[in-house]
Amino acid sequence: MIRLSRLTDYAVALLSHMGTEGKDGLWTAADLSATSGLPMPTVAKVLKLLAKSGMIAAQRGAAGGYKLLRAQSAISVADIIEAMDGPIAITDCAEGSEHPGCNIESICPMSDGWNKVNRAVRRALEQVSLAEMSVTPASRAAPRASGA
Amino acid sequence: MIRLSRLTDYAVALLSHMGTEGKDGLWTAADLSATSGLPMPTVAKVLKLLAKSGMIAAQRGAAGGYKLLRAQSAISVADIIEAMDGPIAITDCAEGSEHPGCNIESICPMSDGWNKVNRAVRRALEQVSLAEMSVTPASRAAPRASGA
DNA sequence: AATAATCTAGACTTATTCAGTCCTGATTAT
DNA sequence: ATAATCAGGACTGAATAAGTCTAGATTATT
Repeated sequence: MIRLSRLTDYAVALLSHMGTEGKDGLWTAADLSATSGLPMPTVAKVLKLLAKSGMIAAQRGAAGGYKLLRAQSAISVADIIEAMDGPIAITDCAEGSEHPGCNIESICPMSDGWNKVNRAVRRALEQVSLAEMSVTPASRAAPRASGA
Repeated sequence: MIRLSRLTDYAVALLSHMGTEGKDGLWTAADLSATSGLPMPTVAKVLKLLAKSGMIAAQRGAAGGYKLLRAQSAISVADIIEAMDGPIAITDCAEGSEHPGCNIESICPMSDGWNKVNRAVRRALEQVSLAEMSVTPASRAAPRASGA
């Protein structure tokens, strides 16, 4: 079942926390580990990837930390997934791939079709922002319009 | 990277073959193994799952086989994925799940957000039909409008 | 200048998941 | 009765991801 990596899940949680501005907007890996409850090494890994992709800025040295570079509404789920797991591709046989596992002649002709699917999924993912995913304590406590 | 299982890939290929009507519309697992080049046990596994989900009908006994129940245009990629891998859910923390791996308090509140994503992806997948993915030899040889 | 705190980079180990295979049983045409 | 075919499920091995750890680079503070 088409599933995204747990790292991506963590990334969303962490980025969400960073948006709360509790620390002047500057968070160390240790801060976020404590706040999120995730183990420190894991948090560090996620943060590194996020920084590498330019979504957050890293300040080295003592009194350093990470800070959000864009507004939560300007970060899409697709951005986060790509930062964590690389390009969004549902199949090996996708554009920009060497499709190394594709040794079955009769399947390869499908790739055009799968690219269509890949793009549809990507578009769906681009249209959900981090802001939409971050549920603030206030909104969570409030009554909801409909189930789920 | 959000990826679908290889079984699903096979399923699309197999269903595509079954649409060619070469065998009166009735195909044995052996037939399809030969036609597709996929190993027999694997083909059998895929076919079983497809039959279970009601997408194809199974005829038991000698001179039995499988046949397509719906038109290719009436089968969506979402249908096939669900038949192969179960419900389309990007994360563990999705509706209809026991979210067993979710032991981190601070992440669980995200589930509403992920469900939003799940639905977006599902909708995207529902809008691509098997017919659109099945590239006939003729259309493949024909010049294409634009790249990819 | 020395120290401590913090990020950077990458290797490594372990756990989880998936692909693929096989076996046994049920059904049905000849 | 026999042979062909699907049904169901267990099992093994390989691929992938998660998570951890160690060593190195950078920077504020003393």
